[in-house]
Amino acid sequence: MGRWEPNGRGRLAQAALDLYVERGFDQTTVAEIAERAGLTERTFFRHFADKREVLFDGSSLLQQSMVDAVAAAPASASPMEAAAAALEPMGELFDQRRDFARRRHSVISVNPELKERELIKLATLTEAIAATLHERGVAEPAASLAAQATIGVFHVTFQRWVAPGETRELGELMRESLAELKAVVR
Amino acid sequence: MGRWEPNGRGRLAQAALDLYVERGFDQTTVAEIAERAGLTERTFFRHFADKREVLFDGSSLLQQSMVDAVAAAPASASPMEAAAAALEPMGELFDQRRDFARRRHSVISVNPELKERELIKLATLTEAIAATLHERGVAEPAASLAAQATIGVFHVTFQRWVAPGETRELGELMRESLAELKAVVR
DNA sequence: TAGGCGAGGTCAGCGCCTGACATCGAACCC
DNA sequence: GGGTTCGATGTCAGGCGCTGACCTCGCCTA
Repeated sequence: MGRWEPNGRGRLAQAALDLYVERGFDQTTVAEIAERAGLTERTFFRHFADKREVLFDGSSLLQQSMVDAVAAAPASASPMEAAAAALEPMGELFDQRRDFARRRHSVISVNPELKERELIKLATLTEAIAATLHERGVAEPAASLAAQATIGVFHVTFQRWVAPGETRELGELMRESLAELKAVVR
Repeated sequence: MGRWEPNGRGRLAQAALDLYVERGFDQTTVAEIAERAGLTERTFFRHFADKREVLFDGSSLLQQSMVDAVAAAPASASPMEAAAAALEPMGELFDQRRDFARRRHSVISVNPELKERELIKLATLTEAIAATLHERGVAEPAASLAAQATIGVFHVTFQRWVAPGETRELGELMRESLAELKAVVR
């Protein structure tokens, strides 16, 4: 058999990213995305909640991987150590897709609406980690604060990782930022 | 002269909040807001960028007050101390408007789109504080991390302050959360 | 082979938001 | 006073995002 044939959802996501990169998010209509994918506008909205969501398809996978890591941290770990365990699988998850991440980032970073969506994804991540810390017996507000600090590190570090010219791997950058945070907060 | 007559902008903001509380954000159309304010839909959009923005009219004032506080921190303050100075004027700014804040919060907290907008306001705040820290000679990533931690504390604490039953003042809660953060990170 | 089911198409319509142009009253200038 | 400018608002037309309701078609399975 030949090359893999992407399904409707995959074609839509691909077409959307391509068009957003080519001519900008605002200058792209959903009808155009659907047309390039060989489908109709209505079908786009059956797969994605809105025009922005198509750029955030991987977020549930990311969340699952973070939550699993926190849950799997040794029982002896402090709340902050457990939360920070979420950062360990990040290299695994992202290092192979750096150019995809960069294309995606180039679209999001110039559009306030897309930044909003990104931020709420990060907030959801934060809540998920806080909830996992609760299950480990961590009380409030320690759980929320540790989760917040962890996702703060993730966000800042991800930005550095997609920046042009940066070649270090994500895991290394994560460990570096985390050390910085500990040094700064006192 | 009689009671103060609110201008168009003020009437629109008031009508919007009232309607959002009465029947929910999604169930309110901009045309209805305008009608209650005695104006037209077009005029609403001349005053506010979109249907959500009307709930965030005070954000530039908040940002200014935080930035000023950071800039005014003593030169001897550490980066985190300087950033955390942004939290001190919060009681001044909010304690007199707690019921307004609660009404507003009751609308935002049940609507993802509105949470998105709130989050980007917080992110803008974070950047403004980081920039102010830069002017104080703080380098990256320390400035971003300190700003992030500070706004994280602000957000978590504000949520507690508007929670039903909470009677303590904002300043007190802020100091408490900040102490927690220091204890938790490390 | 009939029926279920999942992916997709078609159509109609609401509501958000914008550009272009018109109106009107207050302030300002001569 | 009369003209002028200017800011706030109204009117109109229209694009686009998004949704509900209903239909088609191919595939799987009892």
